[in-house]
Amino acid sequence: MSFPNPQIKLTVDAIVFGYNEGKISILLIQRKYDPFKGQWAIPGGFVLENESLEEAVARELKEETGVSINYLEQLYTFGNVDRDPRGRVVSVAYFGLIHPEGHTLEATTDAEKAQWFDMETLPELSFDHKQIIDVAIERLRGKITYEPIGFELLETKFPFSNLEKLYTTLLGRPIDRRNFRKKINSLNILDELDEKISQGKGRPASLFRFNEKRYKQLQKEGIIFEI
Amino acid sequence: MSFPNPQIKLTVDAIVFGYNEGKISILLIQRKYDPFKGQWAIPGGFVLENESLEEAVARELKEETGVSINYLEQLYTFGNVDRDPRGRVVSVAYFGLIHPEGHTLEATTDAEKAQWFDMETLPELSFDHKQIIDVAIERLRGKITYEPIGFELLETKFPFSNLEKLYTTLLGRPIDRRNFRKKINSLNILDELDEKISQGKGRPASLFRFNEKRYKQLQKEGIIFEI
DNA sequence: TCAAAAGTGTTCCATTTACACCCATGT
DNA sequence: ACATGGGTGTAAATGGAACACTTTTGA
Repeated sequence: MSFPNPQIKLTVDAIVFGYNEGKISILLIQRKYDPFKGQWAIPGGFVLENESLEEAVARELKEETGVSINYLEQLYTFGNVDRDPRGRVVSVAYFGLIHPEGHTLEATTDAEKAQWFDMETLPELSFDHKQIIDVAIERLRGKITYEPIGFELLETKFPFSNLEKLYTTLLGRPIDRRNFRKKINSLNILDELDEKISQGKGRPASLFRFNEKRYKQLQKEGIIFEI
Repeated sequence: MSFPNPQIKLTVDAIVFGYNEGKISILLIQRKYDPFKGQWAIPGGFVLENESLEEAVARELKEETGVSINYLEQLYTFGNVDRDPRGRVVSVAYFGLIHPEGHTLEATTDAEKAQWFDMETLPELSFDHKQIIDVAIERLRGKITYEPIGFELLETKFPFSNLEKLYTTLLGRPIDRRNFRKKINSLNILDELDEKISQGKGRPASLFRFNEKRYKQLQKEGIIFEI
């Protein structure tokens, strides 16, 4: 068989989740060019010949939104024949988690604008991006129950109640405060700081910091988190 | 941005696991053409412009080994810049499970030959196929603990002990016969037949059949298997 | 009659769940 | 002083793990 040259193009897309005040949001860009000019889409673009998929997706995300993420996890590859009106385009989707306050969105040359959207009220999306996001949400929901990824969505210092609220939001159900605390404490992945924060009324809360070293050690030992 | 034409090619690869007499095996082909002519490789090939990824992988598998599988699950997409000496080739890997007795391997035009290899003693492999297989094995091991996929690896009728042996093999550790039986029975996914089979010496064993309808129902209800 | 594989229940332990009151602060 | 959110322990129930003997056949 000879080396073929089918007109199949390869893109990467980055589904980036953020969390703020009890809401999960997704980072979208407004398309500057046709097709779907002016519509919202997942940041992403064509893979260059001399870069890996991971490099491509980080580059595109940075170019289109100004956001840098060191770790994006591969989600799924979408390859339906007619998913792009320009021709045959296969897209490798990645997903990542950040806390939006730590990242400023930048107007860029590649996209009209970049903006966070509440997961519950997304605008109409280009291509098959709605489907891609659905897959990403499913994965996020699945993941949070066996990996304490929630921390990537919070600021570096946070009161325990923020973690709890994040989990109730992601799981879509209430969780028992005492049991949740017991479980998290038993993992020793939180360091309690000597700082307190007062959130409006009520007793001030201790601040915690995620102990990444301890977390990586647990991962190595194959210890499984379960909510 | 214009529609680019980078010289990136797209392939699909099929990692197919089989199980026979206490051994997990993987289906490989011997390459007929350069690069890696004469070496063993995972079946796969270039995606055509008018077929989906799933169609492509099923077609390539059929062409190169004679094996038809209706369900192949997407595993991971491998896109390192230098994974193929011919140039930039990105591969979407899929994996599937069959019972080898139900499928005859066919000599084909695309491959020198197709053959099952014991998972423990694989030959030297082309490209980054060793890495791909490692990822597939990891996924298989993970999957078996929360989904009763084992059934796809067995014949349609089988004694309970075969299922048990399969699990001990995949998990790499002994499991308690009574507890295992209790768990499987509690799921009601096995139908006991009015047939018995005598395997050499010893008391003959009842034959079971996997109740696919019941299994799909459980999946829908979100019930999680756990070994 | 012996060797080999199939089949079967109970007890113990660990983990998870359910559940309610006091504490510290702002208004 | 009251409203608001933070913080804590114990008891019951559930599910998982450990464990050994009887049954049926072939040799």
